[in-house]
Amino acid sequence: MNKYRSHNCNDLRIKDVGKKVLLSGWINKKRDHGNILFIDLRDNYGITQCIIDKENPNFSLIEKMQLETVVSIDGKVVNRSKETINKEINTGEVEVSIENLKVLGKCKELPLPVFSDQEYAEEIRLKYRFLDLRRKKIHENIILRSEVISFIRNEMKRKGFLEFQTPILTSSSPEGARDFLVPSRLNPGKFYALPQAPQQFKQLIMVSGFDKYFQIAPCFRDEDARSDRSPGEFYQLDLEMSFVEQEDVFKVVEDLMVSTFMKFSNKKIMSKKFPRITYSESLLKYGSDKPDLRNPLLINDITKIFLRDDVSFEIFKKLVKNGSSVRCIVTKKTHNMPRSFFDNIDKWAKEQGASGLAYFTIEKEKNITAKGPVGKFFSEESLKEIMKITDAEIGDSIFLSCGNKKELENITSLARDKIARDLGLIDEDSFAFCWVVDYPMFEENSESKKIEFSHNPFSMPQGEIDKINFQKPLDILAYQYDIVCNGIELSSGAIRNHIPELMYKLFSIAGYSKEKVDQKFSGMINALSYGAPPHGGIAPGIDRIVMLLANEKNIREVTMFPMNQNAQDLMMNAPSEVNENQLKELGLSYKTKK
RNA sequence: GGGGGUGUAGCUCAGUUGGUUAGAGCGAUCGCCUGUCACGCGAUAGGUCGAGGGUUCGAGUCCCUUCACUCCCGCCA
Repeated sequence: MNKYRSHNCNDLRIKDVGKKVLLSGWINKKRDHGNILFIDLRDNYGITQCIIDKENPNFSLIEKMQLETVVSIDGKVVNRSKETINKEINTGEVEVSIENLKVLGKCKELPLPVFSDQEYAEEIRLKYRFLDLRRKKIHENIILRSEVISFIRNEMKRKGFLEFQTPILTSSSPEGARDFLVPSRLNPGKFYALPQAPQQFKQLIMVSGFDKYFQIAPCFRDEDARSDRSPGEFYQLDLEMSFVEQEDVFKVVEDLMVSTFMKFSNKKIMSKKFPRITYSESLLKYGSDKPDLRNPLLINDITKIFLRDDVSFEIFKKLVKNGSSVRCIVTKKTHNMPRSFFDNIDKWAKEQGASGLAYFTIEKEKNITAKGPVGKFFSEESLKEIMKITDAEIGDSIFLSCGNKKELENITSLARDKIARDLGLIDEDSFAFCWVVDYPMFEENSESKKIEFSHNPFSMPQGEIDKINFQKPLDILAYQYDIVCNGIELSSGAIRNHIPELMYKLFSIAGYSKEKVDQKFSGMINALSYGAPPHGGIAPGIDRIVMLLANEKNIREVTMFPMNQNAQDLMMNAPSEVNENQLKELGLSYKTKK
């Protein structure tokens, strides 16, 4: 027998009564009755109650023992009387009567309690992550993460994908996020970059003829953190396929997402065939390219109403004349909502930096009228027109905002979420996936007015190659797509551009000369010149998938050893200073800030 | 880089209009307790009120500066 345990802390049942057993684990909780003492012994698998009475010479030793001490306990399994059965734990019908106990790992006074559902300051949790990870909820989250990754890996293999590793030390690329750089000792003055994603490698794998590739790939981007974005590093299910069109990629990923989410969550999936929404439609109807489709509210453009002579909402009319637009959100059957509901939303909008949200409610006695502060500005005919555009009905309310396109997208997107939450319209018990498709190839930088790649420079533009109008680059769409679930961007992908001439052409529009492309993307462009298959792929974010499945709002809750917002690891003290010799070997010196 | 929130005992928090000796629960220590499972009861210890400066007879509380954590904007092909 193993010297530490014959069973784990989740094993023992009624059938084991009478057996001599050996258990090892942490003291989760003690309940000391003076002459009798209960210990909840915990390991990865569960909890077993152990009991000792004063007759036992170990009694006073155990009485003094710190919680979270690691012990091994040997004793006899006994059944519990009916009144004392604990249905909360799997082993609750039995307990272990302690005969002997050995301390395997002492524990100092705890900086944070392990046995507690309380929330703790992030700082202390991260510093003592090994204690934090013993706590039930996060321990289960991390196990879930492991199971999700195993499941995905198996599914991918089953679908005929090959798993490969790609380099961690690679070259810096000019596009995209800020790189993490690693100085090269053997090549002084030169740097590696950690990969932001294995983008070029996975395309090279396709060129190498492997047909279908995947990897649970670490990705490194030196950008500021958000609640759903770890600073530094995160993981993607990186995948790429040869001889495919967009729909082929969709099929693989839809299957995978549906099976994964069905296996690991009881929430319902709104539509197992994910709706396809074009980028431009998404910005109009949802104000965002990551729409939360659980939210039934839609945005409509009603700018033309303000060109009518029978509408006298002069502030908006003037703005519209100067090029602004008006967009609105309809809420159904809200005519009986209290005034405070509307005013709160208006007030909230002002806090968001908008000039507020005007509103009115459509009513009908003899005629159709609009009630509310700005209702008087609308004629019956104009209201009918609004109802036609927006599908609003009598008893519905309309919130409107006026501004330029960007401002409107911003405020209506936020308002759509805010109003739906106030009205309780979001079904928290569901996953609503969709594909956002037809991204533009290029966009104009709002400051420099330069044309830039809007997403991935390696994406294939849509349309017959010889018919693409390169004179109007902003009109070129790409085979570029995102998966969104509940308003969270899970991944983006594309059918790639495997034609070098076309690649040069597109890069030249974004201001890259042929020489620059050859220099910066030499591996890629060279490879594409030696018989490259048409290919495409996608890279769903593992951390965010697990976050959705674990019903967590913060990515650190599904990350074993996360860094804090300033990209520091408080447990390992990273980043840290290095000694002079290390710098010297690398040929580096640094200037202290100010 | 910018904006918001938070910072009081080991942990989670309360602390009124600026007013006597800064409190509670958990944890720790000591004692009592034979069926608990958030066991119960009693006692004790534990505080640079994030730091620095200012206003004031008097500051945890007001003002300024600064630091840490966090959320958001920018950023994230």
